[in-house]
Amino acid sequence: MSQPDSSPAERYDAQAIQEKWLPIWDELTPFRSGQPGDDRPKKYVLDMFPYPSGDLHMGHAEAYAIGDVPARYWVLKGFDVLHPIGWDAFGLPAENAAIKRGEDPARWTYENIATQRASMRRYACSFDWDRVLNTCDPEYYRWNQWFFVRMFERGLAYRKPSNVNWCPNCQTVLANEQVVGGLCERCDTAVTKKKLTQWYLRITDYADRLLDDMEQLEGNWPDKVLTMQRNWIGRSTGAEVNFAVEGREQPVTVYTTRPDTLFGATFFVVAADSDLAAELAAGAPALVQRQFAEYVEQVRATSDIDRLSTERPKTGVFLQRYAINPVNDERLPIFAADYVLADYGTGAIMAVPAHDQRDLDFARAFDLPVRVVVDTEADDPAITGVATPGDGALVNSGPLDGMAKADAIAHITALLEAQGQGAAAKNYRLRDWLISRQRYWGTPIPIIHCPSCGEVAVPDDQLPVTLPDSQGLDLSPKGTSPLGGATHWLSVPCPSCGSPAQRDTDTMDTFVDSSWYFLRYLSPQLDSAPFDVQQAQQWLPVDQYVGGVTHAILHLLYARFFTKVLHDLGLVEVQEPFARLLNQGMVLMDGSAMSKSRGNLVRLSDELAEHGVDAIRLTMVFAGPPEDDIDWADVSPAGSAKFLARAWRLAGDVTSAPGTDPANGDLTLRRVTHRVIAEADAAIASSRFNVAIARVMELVNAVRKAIDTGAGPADPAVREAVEAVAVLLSMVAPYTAEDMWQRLGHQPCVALAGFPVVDPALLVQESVTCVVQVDGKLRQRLEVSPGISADDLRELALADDVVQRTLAGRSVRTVVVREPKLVNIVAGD
RNA sequence: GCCCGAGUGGCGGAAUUGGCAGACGCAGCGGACUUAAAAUCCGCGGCCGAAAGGCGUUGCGGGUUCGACUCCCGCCUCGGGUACCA
Repeated sequence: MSQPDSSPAERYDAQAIQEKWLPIWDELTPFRSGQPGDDRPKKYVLDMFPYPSGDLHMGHAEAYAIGDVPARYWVLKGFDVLHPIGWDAFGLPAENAAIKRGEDPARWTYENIATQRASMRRYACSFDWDRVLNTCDPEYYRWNQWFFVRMFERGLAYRKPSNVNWCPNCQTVLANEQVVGGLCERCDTAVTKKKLTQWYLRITDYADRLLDDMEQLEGNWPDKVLTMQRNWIGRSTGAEVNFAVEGREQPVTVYTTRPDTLFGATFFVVAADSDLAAELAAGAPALVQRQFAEYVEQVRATSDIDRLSTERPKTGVFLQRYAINPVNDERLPIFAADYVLADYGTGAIMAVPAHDQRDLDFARAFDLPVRVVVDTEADDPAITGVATPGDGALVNSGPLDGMAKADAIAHITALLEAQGQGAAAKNYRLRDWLISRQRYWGTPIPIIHCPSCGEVAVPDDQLPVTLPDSQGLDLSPKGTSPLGGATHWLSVPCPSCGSPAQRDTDTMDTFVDSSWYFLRYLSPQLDSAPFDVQQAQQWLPVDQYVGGVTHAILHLLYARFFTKVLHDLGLVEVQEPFARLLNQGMVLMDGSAMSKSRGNLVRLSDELAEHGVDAIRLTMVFAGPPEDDIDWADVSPAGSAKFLARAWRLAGDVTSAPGTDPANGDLTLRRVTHRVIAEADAAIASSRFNVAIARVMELVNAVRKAIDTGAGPADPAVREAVEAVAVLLSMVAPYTAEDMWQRLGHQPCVALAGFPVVDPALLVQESVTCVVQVDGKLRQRLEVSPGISADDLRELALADDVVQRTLAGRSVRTVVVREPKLVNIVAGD
């Protein structure tokens, strides 16, 4: 209506505002944290750091827009907020890209970092730019090596030969966690097995703590992530049982979670690819030896993907050897089969086909007996082909007969223990963390191999072991580390005896880098230690961690493990690094993940150029709950820009002076303002950022109305409301908010203006709408005083015309009164 | 197969402890302003009805309750995780 003349200068110009404020903020550095003398209480808000593969993309834009809300929120609430950023800069993609372009991986990486860094600054998150780190800097990875040596000294880092996951494309080994559905996590190539001697970190020593400490995270981490970690660690309890084997001196131990079914064992299986299988086969007749050799060959040739296929028929070879069941001295035929895994438990099992589906499938394939020992009241598995794993009374089980599962387990375990034939035992799915990589662009493993001293750690004062220049090295994947070609770098005297020795040529898994980066941020320049222990005490744990759910197992499990190791080393007090975790969703386009090959790629730089930084950030945060995916086809950055312009214009309409006391302002508007502040506050505190924005939009609508058709632009309540809009908006749209703040007559920075304080008196409504239901159906609304008594409200409702008409003479059976908001009248006949 | 999670208008989504379903926004429609358009501002938005009013409604079927998007039981659909872990 009464729009003021909009001269060109009065038009909202997102790009101009960005250019105007960025240099000013660079100068004012409002987000420096941990300055000496700063006695604000501390908060640590952490975003997962980016991998520098090209420029920032839509996914980054979402993640960092979301992470910035709690960071800026706590600043407004008066906290000294540590909100750092850095680059996860080592790794295969950088190296592969470098090989493709014939470039130095270091140069390629640092150029990408420079690009991302510039984009990140324009994106205007509240980062403390004094704390930036790159994991590929020697000043950083030196401490990876330092930690490795500490673990090596304690036996937590060790080398062992094993059948490892091998990616034929990346030409390197992979940790279990990096094999996804039989495919390489990075390049989707089918993973094969290879026998290699590799470095491991003994994460299995921490399995119980990693599992049990999750209790502390309950409610503060997404349930989904906790469940995934629990499943991954996969603790099970049961017993180990020793079986004598005919013609073998030592008994063979099996692990079972069902020792109660011991009397139901009818055969025995060893993993085909285990040493034990080879040994047992060697003692078998020649024909069996040939069959076995053929079978193992066939198993080896089966790819992991084929092994994963469901309903694969059971295969195996009878070794013509026998194990003796310790509880009843029965002779059990021993088979080699691939459904038993060499590296879980002991690689050998007792097979109880009646009560285990896999054993039953095998028994039916090989025509082996099935003996029921638990009466579950289900049909006979031998006939149905369906094993009965449930509970029930034990039968055919000698001393266990009549007992239920739990009793029988306790009983038989004690019995075996007494006879020295077994013991209670736990097992884990989790394996030790394989960290060797046969690639160039990573942290060199700080070990020197000496012919006489063996594995010798590089002394601390010789760290870091820096990467040799990539010039002249063959970086192409060939199955052994490129570092082996750096002859000058390779040969060193043994630190222990001085004789000629060689460096280890492998580099570390890059997940080592990200396992402790949140600690390095605390003192990124420190060169006498990985981090300042005092600082760690002040800042840890991270109050809010924000990142994608893709890291639910890998990164988060490793970082938790590192934290516990550092705790044991006396370096950190906490046992858990991340107190709260928020998993933001992904940005999709037309229902699927964006990719070049799909042709549905939306370029962040295009979106920013068209709509401005603030509009993109607002769109990301307003689209829905932060953990949900955003389909870019469903949202409207243009709508966001429109809203920002509308909010921005309000600032130009305010005619009262800065500092005007709002006390005498329009009461209706003031009530809206204070309700919005309170509700936005609560919404942000519970990570419902989209709701907080909806409230601010309500306030903007209310102020617009007040200016145009109500209190008018000079009313103090209008200023109060628009200032609240500016401050609240600064959490998602910092440029617009800062410009509004200036137009309102204030000095920068709005980010430090403080969270608007709610006047509780203004939250109390002078009247509330009471809904009156008859038989649960809404029939009338009454305006009543908030303090109305139950009796008064009942009378008022019953006396109402509409209510009486609806009752139409029927009797009133009950009246439920929830003063002051609801009355429900239940009618009789 | 097993383990989680989710189903609300044309769309994204909202709804303290069970208490006005659909906040806020997008798209749409109508109006004001304008010579006109853009921009802006206002309004509408499940169905029937001119209106008053009435009826319906949170994936489906049951249950608990004065009252259920919310709690319980049984299904259906979709999404995610996992994959012979003895």
